[in-house]
Amino acid sequence: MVSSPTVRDVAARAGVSRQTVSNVFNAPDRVDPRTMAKVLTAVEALGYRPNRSARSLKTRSAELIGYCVPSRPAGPLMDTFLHALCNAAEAVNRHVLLFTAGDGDMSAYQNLVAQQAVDAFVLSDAVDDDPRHRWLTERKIRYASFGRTWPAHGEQPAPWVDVDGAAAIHDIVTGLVSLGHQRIGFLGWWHGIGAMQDRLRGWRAACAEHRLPHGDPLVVRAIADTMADGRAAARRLLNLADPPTAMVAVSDVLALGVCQELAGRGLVPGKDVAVTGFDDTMLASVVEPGLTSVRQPVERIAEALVRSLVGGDGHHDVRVLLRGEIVSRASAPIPTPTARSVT
Amino acid sequence: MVSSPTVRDVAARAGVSRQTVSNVFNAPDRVDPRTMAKVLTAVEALGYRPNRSARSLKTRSAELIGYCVPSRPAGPLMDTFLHALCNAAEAVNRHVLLFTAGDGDMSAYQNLVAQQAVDAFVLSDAVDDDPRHRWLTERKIRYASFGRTWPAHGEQPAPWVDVDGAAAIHDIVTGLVSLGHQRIGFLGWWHGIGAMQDRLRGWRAACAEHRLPHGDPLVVRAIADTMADGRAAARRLLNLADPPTAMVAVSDVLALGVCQELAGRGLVPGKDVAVTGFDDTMLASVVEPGLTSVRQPVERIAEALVRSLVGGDGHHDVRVLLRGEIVSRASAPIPTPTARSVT
DNA sequence: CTGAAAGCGCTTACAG
DNA sequence: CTGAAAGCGCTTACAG
Repeated sequence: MVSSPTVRDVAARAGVSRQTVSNVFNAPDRVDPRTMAKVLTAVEALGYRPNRSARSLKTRSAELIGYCVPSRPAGPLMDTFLHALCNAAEAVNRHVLLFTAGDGDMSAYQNLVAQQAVDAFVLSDAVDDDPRHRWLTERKIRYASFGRTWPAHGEQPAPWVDVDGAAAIHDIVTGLVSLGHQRIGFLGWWHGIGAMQDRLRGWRAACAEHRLPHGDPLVVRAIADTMADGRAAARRLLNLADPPTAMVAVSDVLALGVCQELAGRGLVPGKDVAVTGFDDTMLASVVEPGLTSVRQPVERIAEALVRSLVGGDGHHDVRVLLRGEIVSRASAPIPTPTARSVT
Repeated sequence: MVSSPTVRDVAARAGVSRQTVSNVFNAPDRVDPRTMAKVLTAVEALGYRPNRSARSLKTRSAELIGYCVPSRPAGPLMDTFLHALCNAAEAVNRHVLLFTAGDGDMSAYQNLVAQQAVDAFVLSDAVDDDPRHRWLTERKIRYASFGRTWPAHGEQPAPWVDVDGAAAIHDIVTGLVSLGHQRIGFLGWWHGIGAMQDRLRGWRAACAEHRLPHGDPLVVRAIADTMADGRAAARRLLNLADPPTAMVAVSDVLALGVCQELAGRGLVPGKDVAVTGFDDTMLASVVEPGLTSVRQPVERIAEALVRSLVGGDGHHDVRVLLRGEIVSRASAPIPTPTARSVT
């Protein structure tokens, strides 16, 4: 790695001032096309790119977005989300700076801000009443969250981008109804995290709309997000006097537990009992029969997040609710909107 | 976000020169303890941290390590690897800069280097004769690779850190032998990527050592890394005149396919036929019975990678081969080294 | 051990 | 449209 060329070198080679070289990059409209061409030639020949540190120092902008990589189990779509986030950032000439933080410890955020190492943060895996949101909001630090935080009371701090879980589950139920199901169970978690409540609301609303039963017996809850707990929950549903013919689970793992319990009883998912999951993780596609699930539009989420961060001003209370996409597989061959309109 | 304090502010408040403030951070041994205390008090009071851009500009070091997030399916351990990488980087006061790149397109790397936005790169998911390694080596750009690239001919470009797949599979086979197995099959992939060959070598060597059969009929290959292909491969093995009683798969997904085929035949993994996977992905722990697999020591890998990058000099041809850890579950209850020594 | 000074490479009003 | 000049905040030989 030999020392890189600087504006000075480019200017000398192109026979212009350093200011002009800078203009080529930062105010191209202000420079004569012929001069532009000369400079660009020199830039190419030298492989010149403005030094980031110098640029950042002057413009007071790191052009970096901080993202704290979750330590725990890590949402299954983290890798695809990260990829999308990078892409979105690069589209507006930013990059993503990764860091770690102890649970509830904001000192890493604080340091990054004090060092001016990042311009803003992207959050994910929001929990109810998320302390990170409060902390950042109080200090007027720029951020955007993938996922709402559901506060015990008061307003949801913005900006956030989220998937409409209620709508997605509503669509799932409607799809199941179109397949002839009249009794649909719901498998949730015990811990009342907002996203779960949201999905449960969707199930209730849709069942009510279709005049299907949606009372307590049809709602079962798992303690942990494991196959074993999903299986136990499914067992309770199947042991009802009048068991449901379809089960909507709040996660793919839970749904897989359901499939397991069905297999144990000699029942086939998608034939005897319909099953759906959520998040369209690898699990959903790798298993047989494939699991119908809800895919989060990660690319659009990432774009919306980044957009809310780079718009020089204003948009500090963006609230974007995107629709999840139903990925229909054999466990519940729901007609997709496209397929439906074709038919 | 009000304007942050600078060395100037700290110096004024502590009643010292700016040089001294800088020394507190960069050459603490050179400053009188009493002065130190004064400065530190001012630093705390102001929440001062040296501006990264200014520091980088001066020291000519971005203190950032670039990592290109893979676009394709993404190794299942990417999220845990990223977390470990961040941790390791932060331990030596670095951060990870994430970016994307089109397949085989090195322009993103080139730009980052030209901008001096990163000091080095970490690579992962090395393929045979990896063009990235060649590209970086030719330009003398600092990097370290998680995973060897297996060149068609010539030396393996260093530095790399990898898990000894041959040894891990060797251990697995030995464990299976200790469980009484005398006929052990191997499920690989068709595409001869180096890591697979490596594991196959381990199987061959171990079988030979234990005087077990290790001829071609016991080796079957999947076209893709899917459950369906794993299942098909298992079928071929089970249909042999003298079928194996244990099957060593080169991935968890393939192993799960084996389990499926067994279930289809009314056989129970771990009871009737032993099954092992590789990588200890979520699949291995979520399934029932749990899948015995090989866990890569991600933390140690990340540490070794980062260490090879920050050592101011020298270590440009680090080659670190770490041992994978066998995670024993019901599909093949292999005694672990610890358990063995306890017994 | 401390201080005054130079300079890293860039951008940006400000004159011409 | 172009050029000379200042300055972003830091670090680092260099004197004292």
